Amino acid sequence: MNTYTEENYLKAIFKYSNKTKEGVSTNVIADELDTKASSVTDMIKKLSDKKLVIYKKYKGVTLTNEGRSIAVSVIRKHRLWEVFLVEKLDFKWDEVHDIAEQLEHIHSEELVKRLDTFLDNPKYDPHGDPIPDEYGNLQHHKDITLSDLAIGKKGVIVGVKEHSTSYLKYLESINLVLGAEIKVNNIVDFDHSMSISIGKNTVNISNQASKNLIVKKL
Amino acid sequence: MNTYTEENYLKAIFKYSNKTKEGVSTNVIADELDTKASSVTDMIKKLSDKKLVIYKKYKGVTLTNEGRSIAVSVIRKHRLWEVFLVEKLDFKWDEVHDIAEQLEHIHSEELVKRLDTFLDNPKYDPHGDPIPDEYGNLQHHKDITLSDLAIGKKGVIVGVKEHSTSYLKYLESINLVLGAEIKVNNIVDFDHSMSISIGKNTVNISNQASKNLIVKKL
DNA sequence: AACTATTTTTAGACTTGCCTAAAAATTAAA
DNA sequence: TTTAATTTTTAGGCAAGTCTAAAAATAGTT
Repeated sequence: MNTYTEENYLKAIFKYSNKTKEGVSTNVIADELDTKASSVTDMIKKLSDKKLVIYKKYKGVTLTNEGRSIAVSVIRKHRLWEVFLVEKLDFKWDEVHDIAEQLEHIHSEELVKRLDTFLDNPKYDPHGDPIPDEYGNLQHHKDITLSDLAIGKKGVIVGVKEHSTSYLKYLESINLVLGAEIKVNNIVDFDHSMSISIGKNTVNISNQASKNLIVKKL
Repeated sequence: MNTYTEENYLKAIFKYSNKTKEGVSTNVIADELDTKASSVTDMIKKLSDKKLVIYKKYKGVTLTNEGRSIAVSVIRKHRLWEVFLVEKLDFKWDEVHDIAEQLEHIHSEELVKRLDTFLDNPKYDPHGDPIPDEYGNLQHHKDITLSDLAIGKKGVIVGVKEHSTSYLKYLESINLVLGAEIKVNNIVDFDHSMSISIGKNTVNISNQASKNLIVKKL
């Protein structure tokens, strides 16, 4: 059984593990977890002793299969609980993160299995992030963002890459929610801001905003 | 914000706080929490500093209003989550304790409020224990147990005083579940074991079993 | 290739919650 | 009411997870 803290470290390492074999640096982890690099070094040694990560001094850290498996299971729980909070308890998509951050550490395989069933085996969480299946398989979105669409092209919003409350509230206020169909009317050369149509409405959004919206081309 | 551990101490103190003003002894708390009296003394000092308990050396400990309020809110969460697990996720009444023990420490007032609504404001948990309302009001069962019923009397099972898996499984196996109507056929003078009717069936149960069943007289 | 800047690790220390062993206070008994 | 038994507290220590400051390693620059 791993502690709350260990699970958060594994999740952070997973988040910054890219396909290339490069280890995740202690500074990156420290930044993600709001702690200090020296604390990260300590914890990594402990995780290494437990064979959850592979660690070579000054070379960063990578997850073992077991470490990855734990990280993914925590992510699975986080996302399932988010679905529960939004679908069953009527929370808004910008309100669920902190609560799910706690719920993801509840230990009970049976609970997760039953929750998944209760929620009808959802494939995506309220932000469009894919929910790993019970075997730890996790498929990623193709990474096309609204900012990649050319003038005249249409798409559907399928996810967000940034989860801050202010961003999510903003998106909701202009009806840029999951499933919304949009069309790119114009792109300003200077700052890459866009004019887009959402249903009958037209809005202008910055590049920063469009870069963080994952779309499927239509 | 209080830690997981602090909340468990408050819950334990609440459990053994009786109406009389006597403080709860450190040994009783140590026993309840599976720890040592010396550890309890340490924690009690900390809770006392935080004004959650009143502590006089060698005289035991009592909850302040605030300490009681936190204890009751943890109990409220525990019991609401038990209802969720049984009613929504189809867990058996003997399977929910350990999971609720974790869920009770999730911090979010809004979550509790919405969970309560989602569950239709239940008044009792799956073991018949009353659920405190959101203001911390908690009414106890009148403490009549099956062992108090005389020969020929009828009653309804409304709760259990012992939550062990083996006891709960046993009760279920003989259909002694919440809401079951029973009648006392006979009581053996020697060991106070009882013959009782449940629907069309007749079973014999020990005094130890009947002492832990809370009934309402019919 | 040598110096500088940056990153990472080590060393030592703090807090929380726990322990054991011993001392002190309380309670019970003769 | 003095002694004996029990309960409770104190003292000192340990592991987890964190910190700061300093040392070591790596990376970048000229």
